[in-house]
Amino acid sequence: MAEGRFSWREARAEILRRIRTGIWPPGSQIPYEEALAEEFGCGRGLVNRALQELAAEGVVERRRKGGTRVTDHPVRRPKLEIPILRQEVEARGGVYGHLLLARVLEPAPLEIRGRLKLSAAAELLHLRTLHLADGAPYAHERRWISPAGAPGVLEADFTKISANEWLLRHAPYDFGEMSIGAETADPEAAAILGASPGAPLLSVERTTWRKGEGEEPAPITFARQLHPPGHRLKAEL
Amino acid sequence: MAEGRFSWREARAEILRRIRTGIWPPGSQIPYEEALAEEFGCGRGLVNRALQELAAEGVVERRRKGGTRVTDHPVRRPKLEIPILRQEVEARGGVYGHLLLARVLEPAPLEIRGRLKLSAAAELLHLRTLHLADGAPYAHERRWISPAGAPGVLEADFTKISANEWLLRHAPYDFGEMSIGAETADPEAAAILGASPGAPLLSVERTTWRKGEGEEPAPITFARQLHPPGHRLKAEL
DNA sequence: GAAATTAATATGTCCGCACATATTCACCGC
DNA sequence: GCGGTGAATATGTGCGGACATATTAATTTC
Repeated sequence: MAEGRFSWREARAEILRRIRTGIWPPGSQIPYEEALAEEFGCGRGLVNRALQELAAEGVVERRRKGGTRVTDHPVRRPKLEIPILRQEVEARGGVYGHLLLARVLEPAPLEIRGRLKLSAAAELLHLRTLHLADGAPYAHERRWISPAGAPGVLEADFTKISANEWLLRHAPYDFGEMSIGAETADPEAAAILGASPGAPLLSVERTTWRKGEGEEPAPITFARQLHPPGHRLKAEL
Repeated sequence: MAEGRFSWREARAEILRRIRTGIWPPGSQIPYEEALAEEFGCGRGLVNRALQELAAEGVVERRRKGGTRVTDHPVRRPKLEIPILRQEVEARGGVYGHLLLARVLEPAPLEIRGRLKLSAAAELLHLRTLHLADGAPYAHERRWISPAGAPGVLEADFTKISANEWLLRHAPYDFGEMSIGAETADPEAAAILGASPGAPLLSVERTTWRKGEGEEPAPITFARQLHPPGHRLKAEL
């Protein structure tokens, strides 16, 4: 051992190493911040910072009085690289474009009400959009937007700006979830995407909410994007 | 304004709010740490911490001398919730199990050499595993492991411990990448997973490397997991 | 013995200061 | 002009101390 002056990054790396090599196995408790600080030859603040980062990543769990222990499955959670379509396209050097295929105000279908956790039936703005990369189909999107969660959405012109980007600017979300799966192309989606019916499509669903002032969260939007065959999402581990 | 004593979380939230509501539009420069600290009524350390987190999330970019500016696409990158199969199954209250279907030592196929960025042809351990949840097929995995990157792998008994968990303990990775897509079930995969041929399967590929001491990174493993129809990955936004 | 109170303790947060480091910008000599 | 040099400056990192907060353990009280 005999370390000399760890930086907080080095401290984090060393702690992670000890966890991954089994020196501190899953479920075990690890030394207190002060003890580690002394061993690493640095202040408690640095160890605290290192441990807090690892806790945020899900590698360790911390509780006041009771110390820090290794998670049952100490693995860092992968981060998806590009969550926004336009960015995704432009990162590949393509030209992004979008076509508004349909726009209707309609009562929320039962499935969508469930996704948005809407208690009462309400009118939602339903959009169908085709996203393009260099003019070629990139994703077919069906989106439902709650006018209550996104004030002004009924006046927006989604032929000019994509719903995604409009919402980003005018109805920022506080939290949300994303779900990824594989689906079969129905005839309509296949035609729009230029795929053969029955082809496997990557399906990406996003739901977002806004956490009001003290009230309970208000749903903003639910969107399902279908990508043509061959499309892959990337994440770093 | 007239704020009173921000915590660093509040500072981060306030900065994020200003970015998302367009007060600080994409590409623009935001005030210096000291100015913000004064406005928020807290020390520079807290503002620094808030901004560093936002920088890590990709919302802002920071450079010494030259300040902090909002990213072109200030969006937080989603984090996948459950990256490990056993954890995934057990989180749903299921019982995890696995079956080793095949184990051969063979020269690296060309495609796999590409994934692992292997320059020369080398013998890799090729495994085929069926992962089970409550006895039902949960994922079909094909994995290639480099004995050079994972010493001792040839002696491991993968009927007892899954390759995933063995690698986690004995050949920890430093970095890696993950790729998600949709594929059609070939007859073999369909039979193993109990799906009909041609059904859409979610495909999850992982590649990991270890960054040696000064040398260049050594590939550890490449794995492709195919999930039965209906399976979805979840992430939080 | 059970319940309530109190003490002990590990982490969470914060400040003020100091110095390191990278980058930019103005200045200078030619 | 032009290239090089050095000062200015914003962020990066770190210390040591202080107090807050949550949780556990010990102690007292009924």
